Amino acid sequence: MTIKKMSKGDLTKQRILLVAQELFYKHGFDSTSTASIAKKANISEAAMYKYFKSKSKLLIAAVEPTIKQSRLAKDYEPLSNDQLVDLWTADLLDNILVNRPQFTILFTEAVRHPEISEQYVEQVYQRTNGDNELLKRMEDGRLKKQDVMFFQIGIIGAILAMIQHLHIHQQLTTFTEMPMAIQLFATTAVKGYLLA
Amino acid sequence: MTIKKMSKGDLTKQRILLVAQELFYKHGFDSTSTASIAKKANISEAAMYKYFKSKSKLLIAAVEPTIKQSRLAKDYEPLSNDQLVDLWTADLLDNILVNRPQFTILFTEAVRHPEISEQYVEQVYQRTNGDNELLKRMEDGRLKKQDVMFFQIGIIGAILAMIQHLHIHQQLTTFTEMPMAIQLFATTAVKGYLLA
DNA sequence: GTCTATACATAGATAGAC
DNA sequence: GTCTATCTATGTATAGAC
Repeated sequence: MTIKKMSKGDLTKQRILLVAQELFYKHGFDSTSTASIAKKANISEAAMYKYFKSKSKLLIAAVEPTIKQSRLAKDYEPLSNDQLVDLWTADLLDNILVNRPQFTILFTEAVRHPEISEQYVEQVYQRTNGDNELLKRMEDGRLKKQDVMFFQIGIIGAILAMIQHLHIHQQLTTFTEMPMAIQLFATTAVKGYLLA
Repeated sequence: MTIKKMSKGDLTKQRILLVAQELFYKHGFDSTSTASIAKKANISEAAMYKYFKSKSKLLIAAVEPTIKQSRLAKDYEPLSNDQLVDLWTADLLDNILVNRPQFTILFTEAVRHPEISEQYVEQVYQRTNGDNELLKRMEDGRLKKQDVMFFQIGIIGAILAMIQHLHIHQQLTTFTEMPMAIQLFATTAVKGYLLA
């Protein structure tokens, strides 16, 4: 894995992007002014517009997923249904955790800003190996047929809502692991839906 | 049930409120201008401000739930666990369906507009008879103990996300019944969490 | 109760110098 | 690559007449 050396411009661009993502995530797209982004990124608005031609382009860039493919190598085939579902859930939770800002922005802005609904679809319908193994087993009858992708939307929505709830009630600002209660919700709900 | 005759002013106020709720629901609070509300309600902005002192007051009024207590009379005690959970789910879905605009606004704006987080809490933590019966059975061991209220947040979040998804993909604008797929999600997820 | 006109602030975006 | 200064539109909210 080689990391390309970044030019000064690249670094600045990335800095702007991270700030924008954070503010869109925290305050929403419409309530975030380009001025506030520029200020927090220590750059003038004019300079910022050299990097991103419009606020909308900034939004599009901010929902680009942080890819995490460490799970891609796994072999799901030999697993039992139960194990598969467990692992699938863990993967999903992991994915949500890593891309939480992006998911949150996508889910709250996609209806109002069609520019990103394409990203929304991509992000949601992108199939992992776990998804494929689930679908295969539904085909051959080892698992009952369900709409996995639609279901995933529900789970993601549930998790984002619960995270937000924790923020409102407990002044939580960040966490790097999924709270237990959320994991419990996800695993039991998933099992109820996919198994039994 | 007597319906009080409304004065002209009351009617106007209600008209403004309904328009505001619709626009907040569709476009979000921040993207909805007071001008657009006034225009759609066929009134001048100045007149509108006689009814609601600020845009924020309008938001607070717009998330007030449409109460639906037809279910309150029911007796949950004689039901089996299975029946209780089924009915509880049906009640919840019903509640979400009736108060969908309010829930949507609450869930998307509560973090950013603390004025309404009180409403959010009230709406979410208000216990129904079904909730109480569930909690009672968890106390006496007939059901396993779970965090019902937190779970409810998850379910509501899931349902709102799925509805939104249908809007994005199918140009849906309104519906008066929950789509089957959503009902299936809710019932199986709930059973997975509360039973078994 | 309703209007027109307007105040005042801030938004997104650009011009042009360094 | 970065800045200051500025344009233009729009936002929330109010004054005051009818």
